[in-house]
Amino acid sequence: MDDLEVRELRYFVAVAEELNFSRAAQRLGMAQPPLSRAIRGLERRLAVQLFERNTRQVTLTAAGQTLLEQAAVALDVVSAVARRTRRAGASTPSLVVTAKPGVTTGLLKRIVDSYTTLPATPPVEILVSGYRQQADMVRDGRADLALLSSPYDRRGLEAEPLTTEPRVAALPSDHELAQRGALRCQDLQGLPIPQWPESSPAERRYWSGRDRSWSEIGSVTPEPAEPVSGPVVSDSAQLLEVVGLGQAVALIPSSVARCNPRPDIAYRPVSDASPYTTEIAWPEGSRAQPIALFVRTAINLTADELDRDYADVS
Amino acid sequence: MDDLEVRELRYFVAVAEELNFSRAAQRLGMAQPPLSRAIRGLERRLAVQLFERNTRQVTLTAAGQTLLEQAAVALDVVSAVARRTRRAGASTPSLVVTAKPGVTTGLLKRIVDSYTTLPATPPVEILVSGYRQQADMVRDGRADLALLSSPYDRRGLEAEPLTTEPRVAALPSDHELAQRGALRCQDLQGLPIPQWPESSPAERRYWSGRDRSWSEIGSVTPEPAEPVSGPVVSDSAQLLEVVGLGQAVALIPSSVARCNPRPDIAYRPVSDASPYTTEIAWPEGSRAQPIALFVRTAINLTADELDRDYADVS
DNA sequence: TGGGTGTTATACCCTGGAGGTATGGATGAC
DNA sequence: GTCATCCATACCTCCAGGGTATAACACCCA
Repeated sequence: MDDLEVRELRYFVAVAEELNFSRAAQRLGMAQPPLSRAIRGLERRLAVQLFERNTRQVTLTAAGQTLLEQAAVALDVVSAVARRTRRAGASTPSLVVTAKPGVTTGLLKRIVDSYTTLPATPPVEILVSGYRQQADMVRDGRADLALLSSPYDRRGLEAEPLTTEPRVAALPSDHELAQRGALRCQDLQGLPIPQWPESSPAERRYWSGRDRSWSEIGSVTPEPAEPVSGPVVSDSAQLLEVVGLGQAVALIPSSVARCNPRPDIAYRPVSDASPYTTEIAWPEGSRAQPIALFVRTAINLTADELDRDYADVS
Repeated sequence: MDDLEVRELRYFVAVAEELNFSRAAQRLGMAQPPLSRAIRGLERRLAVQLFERNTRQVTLTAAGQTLLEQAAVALDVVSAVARRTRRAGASTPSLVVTAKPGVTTGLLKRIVDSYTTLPATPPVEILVSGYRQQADMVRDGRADLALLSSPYDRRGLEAEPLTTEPRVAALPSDHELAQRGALRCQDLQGLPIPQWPESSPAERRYWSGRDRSWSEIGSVTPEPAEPVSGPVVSDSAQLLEVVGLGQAVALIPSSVARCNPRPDIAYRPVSDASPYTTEIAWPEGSRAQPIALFVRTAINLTADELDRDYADVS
């Protein structure tokens, strides 16, 4: 019927988070009575009770809880839309591509070079971003495209895989497992794994080799066998250093191993580890021509490598 | 800064689609001058020109095109939020699960049976939906969960795989390929393939066995080697009939083949066909407890089968 | 039990802005 | 040049969103 308004959603979220109309009003920079009225109007229009309230306490109903999580999504979408539009209308519109430093930068450079030779393409701005912020930057409209490696939070994004390579175990050379030719994920269980800052459970599972068939949403109980958490690292150089010192073992993409031969580290294939995949991601629903063209360029450029690596994996 | 309002987005979309303020105003049930003013206000607030307009014609700027596609996404999200909230606040809230008739119904029944025995679960409403409407129903808030098979439009959804099974070729028994033991996708090229109504390019590639490494967004040029389009079918019974009559060949999940032995059809493995996967999907960002519990139940119930089928495939 | 306090709801007012009408002014068709 | 079309401007109206004051209610504590 008649739509919700963004203002109403903002009001609702404030009240739902504070669970207190007065404080929420303060946070919104307005008086309490109009806020109460706005919420009442929202409830009447949705024909749904959002709060259970008496004069002493406010609680969310089931419908209110639904609206709270959903409104957050909607508000994020709307503000991302605004940012994208603003960027698209800038005096010198550019295509902003974000990637982490390291593995992807070489690949990214080749894609950009190939893209900019095409006719009528906007200038490309490369935004180097830290710890897996790539997805966030595309989600909230600061970037148009991201080169990132799975697993990552796919919400609000669409993506295509670009490159796939097997992962290998990086072990201290004097580690007992370094004696063996090939390993399985299970061999690594219980060993300390380097931790990335602010990593999600899904990421920890991936980097510890326990990511086959595990769900994010379903895990109401904490999953068993949390891996031993090793030292926190923030880039691959630091990671290798930690491994070399014997403080951890790690599952790393084979290209990183190839490019970093070290006497203190042994690399061993892990037959059942899920591969390392680099993807290109863009905002959900975006079919803008410069973005589509960049994606196509990236896919064309990596198609043959992808096939070759598929062969490696299987 | 200050957010966009839903009303403004609706106004903008109307004008952008009509490219005519008067007609757009008419469509919106309002007069033209306030609409012009609203758009001006929007442009000023975004500090972006959305339309190139003289008194005779209106055209979208690049920023306007961006906003048009993005606003459509945002409006869909907002109205889906409203519907979900309304449903969550219904007098007898139920969990609405949608699936297509056929393969999934047996699986769905087992999941529902297992779910309803759990304590404090809402009643489950099963919504049988037609041609791949499952994703749409979850996207727009009419359903909480969907059992569906990839490929499908993942926008606005999160999903987990449940079951995987290899696909086999269904051939008329007297077809020359039926003489051979095993096939490859390439053997099927050029043969007529049954078409589902309103199928997307990605779906057509999947069902014709050409879905490895092809992008939706990047295909600015029509992809080569469009498969010969066969008769239009709307369910698997019809599909088998068409194959039996020699009008087409099809790539179908092995379970369908197992359950439908027919003298007029030969089933042959296709070694490089991507597998048939059934997934469970829920609205992006939803972590509501009944939904999460259902997903977990589904995953637990299919975990062993999944593992077994993984072994089959590799 | 009665006052104090924090909190929401009600009553009432006020103002800004959304929307309407009338009309101007530009542009292309003929 | 004239006419039709369509966006912009000017000006008016009115209501909804917001403010202030205060009542009503629930809980705490003496």
